[in-house]
Amino acid sequence: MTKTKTQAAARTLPLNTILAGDCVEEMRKLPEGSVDLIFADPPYNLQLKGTLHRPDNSMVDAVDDAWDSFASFAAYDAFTESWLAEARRLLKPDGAIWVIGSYHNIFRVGAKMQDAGFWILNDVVWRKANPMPNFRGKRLTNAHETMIWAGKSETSKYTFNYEALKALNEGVQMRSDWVLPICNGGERLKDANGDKAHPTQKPESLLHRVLIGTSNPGDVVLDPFFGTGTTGAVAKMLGRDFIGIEREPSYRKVAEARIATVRRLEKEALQVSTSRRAEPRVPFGQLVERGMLRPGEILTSANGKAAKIRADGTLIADETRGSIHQVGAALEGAPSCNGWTYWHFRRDGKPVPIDVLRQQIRAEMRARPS
Amino acid sequence: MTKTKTQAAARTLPLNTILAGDCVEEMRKLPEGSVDLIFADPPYNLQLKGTLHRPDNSMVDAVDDAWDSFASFAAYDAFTESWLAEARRLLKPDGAIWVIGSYHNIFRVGAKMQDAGFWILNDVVWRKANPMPNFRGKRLTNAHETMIWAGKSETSKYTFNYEALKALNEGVQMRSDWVLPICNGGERLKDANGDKAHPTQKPESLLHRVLIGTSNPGDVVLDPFFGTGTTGAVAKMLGRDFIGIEREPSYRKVAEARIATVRRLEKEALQVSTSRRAEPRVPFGQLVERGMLRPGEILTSANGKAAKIRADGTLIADETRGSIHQVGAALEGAPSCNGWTYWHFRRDGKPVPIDVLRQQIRAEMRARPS
DNA sequence: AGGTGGACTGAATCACTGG
DNA sequence: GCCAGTGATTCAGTCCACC
Repeated sequence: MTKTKTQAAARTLPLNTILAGDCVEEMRKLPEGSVDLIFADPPYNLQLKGTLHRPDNSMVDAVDDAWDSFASFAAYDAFTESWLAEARRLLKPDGAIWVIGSYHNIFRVGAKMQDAGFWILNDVVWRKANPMPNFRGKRLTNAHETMIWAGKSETSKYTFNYEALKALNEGVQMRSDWVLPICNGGERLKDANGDKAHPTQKPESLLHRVLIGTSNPGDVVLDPFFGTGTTGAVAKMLGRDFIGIEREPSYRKVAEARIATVRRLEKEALQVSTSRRAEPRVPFGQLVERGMLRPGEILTSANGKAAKIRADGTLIADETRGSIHQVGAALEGAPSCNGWTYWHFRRDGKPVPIDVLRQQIRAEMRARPS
Repeated sequence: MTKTKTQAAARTLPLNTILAGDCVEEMRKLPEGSVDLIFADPPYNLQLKGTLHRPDNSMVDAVDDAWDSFASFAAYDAFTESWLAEARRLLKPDGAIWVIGSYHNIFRVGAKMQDAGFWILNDVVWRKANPMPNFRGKRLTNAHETMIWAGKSETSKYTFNYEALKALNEGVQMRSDWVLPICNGGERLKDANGDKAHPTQKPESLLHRVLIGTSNPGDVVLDPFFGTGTTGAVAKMLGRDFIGIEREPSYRKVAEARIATVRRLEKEALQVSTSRRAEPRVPFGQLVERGMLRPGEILTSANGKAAKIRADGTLIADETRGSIHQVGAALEGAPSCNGWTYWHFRRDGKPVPIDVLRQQIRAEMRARPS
């Protein structure tokens, strides 16, 4: 996939619209490698209605006259294979997918995802704060649903906004279990009769976390089982582009109206915390070249090790010489060492991490981008 | 299966012993329809690649045992099919099975269970109170494992002690997500060198809940992947009979010694490990995810400072960005600041502390406790 | 005895760039 | 594609040494 090809594909994408029709057929019309993220909430009733397609687009003759669980599972598997194959084709090489389901279907779907070449990154449990109780007292309260997050392939460089999710979780790493309330109250869409417009409307909080954590503003997000458009509504709010596919006219109608009322957030609200990894690289030698540190100067570590700076930006200590990282690692007998935080220089008689100097340079770069 | 036949089978069962050998071969020797409950903790097929270091450069002790290594998904599937088939043969018609796994294997196992005719009753999430963090910040903390609870068939009249589980849960219906600590401390078995005797020992609290909830005293409980015998230890304590199967002599030895020290409980029952009850932590980000506050909205302080909410639950004001506490502290030039009482949003034209919203969420949590 | 601080650990599919 | 170099990254809990 060349850049040109990708851009050409993007121009032809039906962004921010809801495609009417069967998701497999509609996905087949879209160009390969054009989507950043997919969120899929496939049906999981095993009494399947309508036609199902295998990956080769042949029809599956679903058995519904006699209850035959094997035939029913086979039909569901064929359906799963076919939509997963199209979904994977549409993803960019570094794209990723989320699929949500319950114990009725998620195991079959997860196995098919692995078979299709998706690389599972996490399974995430949506723990419902207010689930429906089990009235008959014959089982446990079914209080969660399972989401699978997977990269297109094992080598995909998927998007993961680690710091943003950490910020959402009070400064502690986000876990694989998410406690969020189900969708009810004013958020729950109603039809003209006042009945719920869709049986399994997902809460916007769930999509908020998914999109903040695993996509960036401007990304293309596809939802092949669009329903009443939670994915589209949250995507629009968060400055992502969406493509929805939905077969039922009544759902499409509700979704259109819903999304029309959503306002895109302004740019500033969309920016999220980023990790240091995304900052530009600054070679240590630049500190020497700029005169912030002088050749011959001594750097020290917190535990009393010392090394001398050489004119080419390498260090020398005892018998060891090399980069700030290499010398630090050697002195500590460690496999690796972040020299930026390990080494200190003296300012006003106190040891200061050399990382402070790197931060100075980065601040200058932000003020006067080269 | 007649009653006479069942009783005859029971007489020949190797109760409360550990069978040495491959689980499929050993199960073949046992009579069909003779077991009430199976708990299975099969290899997860983790597929780990290189070594992993913590940020402090210490090495993570990975599961690299030969028994967890499979050539391919197909090989793992074949293994799964074969042990599931024997397990199902051994179950009484009203018997049930528990299988535990992680995202690496549980989807494949669950699908094979359905294919074999097992009827899934619940999937249960073991939410680890103290999981290992994600050290590289590349994924979510893998903080849970999944258990599948299934009847031998759709018509099985499985055992479910509804009231006992409700009692274990402070009078509220037991849910499908269980918060329990991992097995460490004194419960974690060590070998002669002081190293862990088994890489994946399960906590007794987990088996306690499983056996209390889905078996009765006197039942026969089979564990085909016995390991160091957590199932046997808890079964003995709770007055169930167990059959263990384990291939590794070292694990069998540890398990024998362990179970020998267990005393059957008389009546002083049920010491379930309970997690500490503190006021639940509510991340500020959750107010944003739930739509109680919107990204882009302005928060104000009593003394006229202002900040804007970002989509990841951080604030931005002038040049400062960070958590509600960090930004508050920065604006005040203070070492710390309680953002919950410092920041206000507007409701009916009046400033209201955001802590009010946190109280709302906590009230909901109290009304529907975990 | 009681409290404190540091070391250690747990089923983990855990990086990316430039030459 | 491979290799070498840089440098980013952790939470809850237990245990032990030491005041």
